[in-house]
Amino acid sequence: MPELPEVRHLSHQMDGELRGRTIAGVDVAQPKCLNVPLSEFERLTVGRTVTKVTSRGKWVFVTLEPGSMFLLSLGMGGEALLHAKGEPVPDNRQVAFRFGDGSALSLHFWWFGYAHVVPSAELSSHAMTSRLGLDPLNEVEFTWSAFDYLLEMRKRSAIKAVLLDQKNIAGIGNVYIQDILFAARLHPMRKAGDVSSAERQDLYGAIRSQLRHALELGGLAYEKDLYNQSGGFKDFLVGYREGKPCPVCGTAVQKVKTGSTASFICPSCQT
Amino acid sequence: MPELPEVRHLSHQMDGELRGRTIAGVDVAQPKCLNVPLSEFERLTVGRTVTKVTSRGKWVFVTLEPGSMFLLSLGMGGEALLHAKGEPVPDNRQVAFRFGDGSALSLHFWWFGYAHVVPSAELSSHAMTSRLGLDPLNEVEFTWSAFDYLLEMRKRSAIKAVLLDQKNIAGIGNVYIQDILFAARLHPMRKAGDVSSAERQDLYGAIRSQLRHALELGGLAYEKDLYNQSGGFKDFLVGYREGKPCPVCGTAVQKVKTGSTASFICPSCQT
DNA sequence: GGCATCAACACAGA
DNA sequence: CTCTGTGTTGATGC
Repeated sequence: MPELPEVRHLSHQMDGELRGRTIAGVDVAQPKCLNVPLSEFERLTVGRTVTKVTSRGKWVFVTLEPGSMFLLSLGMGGEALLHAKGEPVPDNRQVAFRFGDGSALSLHFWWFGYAHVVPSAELSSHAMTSRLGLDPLNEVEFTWSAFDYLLEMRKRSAIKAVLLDQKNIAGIGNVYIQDILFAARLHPMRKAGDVSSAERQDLYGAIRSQLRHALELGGLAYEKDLYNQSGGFKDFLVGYREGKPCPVCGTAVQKVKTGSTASFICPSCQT
Repeated sequence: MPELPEVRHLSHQMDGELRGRTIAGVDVAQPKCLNVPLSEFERLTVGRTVTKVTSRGKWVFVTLEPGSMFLLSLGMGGEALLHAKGEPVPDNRQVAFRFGDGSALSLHFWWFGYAHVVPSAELSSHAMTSRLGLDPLNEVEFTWSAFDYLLEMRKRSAIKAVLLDQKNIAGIGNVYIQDILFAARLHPMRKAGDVSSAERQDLYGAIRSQLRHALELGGLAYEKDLYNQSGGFKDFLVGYREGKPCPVCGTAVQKVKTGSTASFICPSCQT
């Protein structure tokens, strides 16, 4: 459930379901996921009521009144599931919230995730969320000129590294970036400063349309939402299609190491 | 006058000449060389007497009693000249000290140098000298085991980078390192961790013998000492001998870019 | 040929 | 498919 479309889809569902529910108790099987000792975590959550759920980048922000904010990152894969009253909470959930009405929200991290809580007044000093960059689906902040400026600021970096850095744009991960770069015909290692203005505009459009499209489909087909339903996005153009033909020119898609991440590219279209 | 042999030769001469001389005034043509405002520089130097001159790495340490330390780095080339009473101080000297007996010490920096002064009590907080590494000609601190440990600590770095880092060993620059690496038959880019124990021992011996030999000759032939005399070291094996035959095998010496510095190597001997 | 500072990158750990 | 330190390297300016 990692990138912006899945996270935002989840936060929308959580906002619709959880508003008004009060946390009656928490169960924590993996305290390493927390940012504070368990006793402090309980003190800041139990007895408080969800009033709003939003998201930025790969983080879910759950407002708990009075005075707390619960911050959730599902890391490289993981789920947040809603359980109706009477339904059992599955085993091996790192964290679970029990609500006063008998329902529950359980969290499962495949490899690593974060379940943090901070007093509302200290939200701005939560390092992992306070420096998140632009929201690519917010047209007011993610403007063309802001994007163009960003690429100038980081002109010596590989374009892929710029787009994946959450301090620049929040929410793009190593999945959606594959087709975004393909759509803009850009090799992941191109220096940001070498990307022409026309290419930047293609890239700007590709980021927005790719993420918006995936969000409309409810995210990736291999991720589950709040109701354990799969998303509808599965038709990658080059992402994770090693050896398959490029949809534009037919050349076999290559999987290449680019810095510390893997990239799937059409070697003839992306330069 | 950059590396350990020249700097130590100079500091020995300064120690012999300047002990007992009192600073009557300073002339500063280039305040950027100073670490403090000129008025503060004068306050900490004028009226004080030289009691000792030593060196570590590429820095000269002049003890000024009472209570100050003058720190001199000649950077990428530069001179410190002693002028007897009545002799004129040359033009374009960035800094000059006038002594009470009429003599003077003038400093010239070819590109950049530092003329710093600190109260003795604050010497340990002078960043540029406080973290200098081992003195390669001091047998008590630059032991074989200390050297071997150093290479293990930085095993992922290129051997040249390790030796040039003044925090590890203080005093080797891009001139003397050329023949040191040649003598140990090491390519500059070899990872420190890949250097065998036998090679490390060769390298350890090469560092000490190269620097000691150059010191005995009074430093490089193209540098000048306190009396404007040239040093006697000029017979490089491979350093700055691009295209000339390797003294061991006859292969033409190559000049290659190694990271951000230039290296002169025998491509057949150094691997 | 020096040194400090900053940005980018690689790697390990959680 | 995550993110954060740490350490290393490279570019820049004085």
